[in-house]
Amino acid sequence: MFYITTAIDYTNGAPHIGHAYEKVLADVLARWHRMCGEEVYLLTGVDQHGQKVQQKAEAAGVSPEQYANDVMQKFIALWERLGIAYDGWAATSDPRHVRCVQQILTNLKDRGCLYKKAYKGFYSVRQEQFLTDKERGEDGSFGPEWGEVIELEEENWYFNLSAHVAWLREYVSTHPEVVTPEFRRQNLLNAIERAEGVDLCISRPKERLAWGIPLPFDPEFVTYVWFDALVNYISFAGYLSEGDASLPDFNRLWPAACEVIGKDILVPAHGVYWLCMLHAMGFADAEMPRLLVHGWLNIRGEKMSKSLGNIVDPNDLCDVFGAEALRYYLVRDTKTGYDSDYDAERLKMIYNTELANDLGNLCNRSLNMCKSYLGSVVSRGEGDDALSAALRAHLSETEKKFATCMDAYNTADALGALNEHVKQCNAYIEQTQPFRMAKEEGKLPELQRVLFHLLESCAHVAYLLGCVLPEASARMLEQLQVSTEGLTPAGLHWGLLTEGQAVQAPTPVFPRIMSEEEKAKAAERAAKAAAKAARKAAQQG
RNA sequence: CGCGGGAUGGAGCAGCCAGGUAGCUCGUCAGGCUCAUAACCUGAAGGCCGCAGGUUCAAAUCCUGCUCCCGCAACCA
Repeated sequence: MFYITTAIDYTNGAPHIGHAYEKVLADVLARWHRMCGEEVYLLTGVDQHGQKVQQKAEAAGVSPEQYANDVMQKFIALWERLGIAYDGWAATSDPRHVRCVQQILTNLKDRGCLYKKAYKGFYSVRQEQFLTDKERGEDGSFGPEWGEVIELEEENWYFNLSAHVAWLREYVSTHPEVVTPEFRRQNLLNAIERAEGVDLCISRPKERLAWGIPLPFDPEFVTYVWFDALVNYISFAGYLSEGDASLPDFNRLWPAACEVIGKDILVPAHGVYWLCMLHAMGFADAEMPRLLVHGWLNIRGEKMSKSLGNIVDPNDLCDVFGAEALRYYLVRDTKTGYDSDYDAERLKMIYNTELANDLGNLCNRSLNMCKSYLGSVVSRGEGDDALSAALRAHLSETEKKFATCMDAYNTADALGALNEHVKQCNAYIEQTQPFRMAKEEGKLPELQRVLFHLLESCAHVAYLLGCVLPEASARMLEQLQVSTEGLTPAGLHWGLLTEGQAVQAPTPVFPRIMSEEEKAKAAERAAKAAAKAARKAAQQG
């Protein structure tokens, strides 16, 4: 079982390209493991509770439920559009989740992991939060942005986080697999050193925050973020569900093979709080989830932020380039774990070169030659030659590399390997020149062999590409008339196409995207080439 | 001394861990091809690998120091 989760998105605003990246990455990995024949469960969802949602709802004049659900629909619509094939939907206002959270809190309280304590400090009435020394200005006072600041004493419930930190340090130090990539684990180890001696506030008084899960043992309080949001990974996996048929069997899913999160919520939320929470609940070391930490998408070198007004809406990109082009770009141009730079020009460039010019054109020209020269009937032909043997060997290496990279979450290099093979195929056409064979006598077996190599390569590439571009992959395989049902990457073999089978006439799967300006430039170049050809012909004639 | 990431031909990146002719994509220029989505193939130009030292027969790569960008530390994937 490959249980993979994503962070659940906070429903206080519309999804942006960063949200999209994380879900696409998780979906691609999930599809890859499904292809490999593993049972996969992909969980994603939304975090609905909390003060921001409550405030936004008040401002909009609707209930928090209403507001959170409205925003949730935007996420659902986007995932639908991007082809995110999730198996479970984690919405934190779901009664099944609420019940699980309350059961966990009850258990922890019974085990003495929770306690109530008064905290006294400076409180901003306007911002509804306690202020620390960090909020103080140069002169030591709180700035006007905080409005009225009063001294307030407030009781809250705390989780004895500090009791688990020693275990956490030991666990993370001795289990390198807990966080990928490795340098993020180093971040976490650093953070753990600083985390000592502080417990975690897990509640808010109801008068301050009503939109949350009430503490079962103290109804004047609601759960504050951690024991609500983080618990989704187990509540929706069926933890403590006592046979609720609408939820999965927890024992089969847990522990999560891969929890995909952003670098900002590794420390302290997932790396410290979440692991310690699980430890407190009684989960053993072998039952800890593994975290895959991705970086951020910056926008042309700048951080994406509302204040800069450079937020990119994935829907706009789908409108212009299509959902699959966006999917390809996101996992092709991002080195998993690191930040990357979003640039619409690069999206277009990668789409046009790798998908339209290289792969799309390869399929198209191969199918077209098959149609024109062989009546769209595929045959292996006879004999063999060095170039063909080399192409087969290259394909075999490509498939191995693709699998190795995907297993290591390295989507960029996996796709790079496929593209490399496509380039090999295009070079193979130049070297073998099937279009010339078609005009010569007695070259039929050779021609068949070459076209078979090309179409077979297309089929293999299209199949593997299915985890990133499910629709385009299906369309290519349809044109090739190849069924991949029951096939796994490990079971890939030469001969997806069968002797004597027919293929369809080609239809471009990845139409080139060009602006008027680019079309004009290309026309100019074509005219230049034509003029040169004419000049040459004149010289010869 | 807060933590971390980065600085490589016009642009974006890989290489660094396990030193040894500096690689990829895009762009530019030239040539070739004509099956194809004004696509494809080949070749060329273009870099003192941020700066300064050190180790070494040999440093983009290891060590030391420095400069400059960026992110986190302050709910934003």
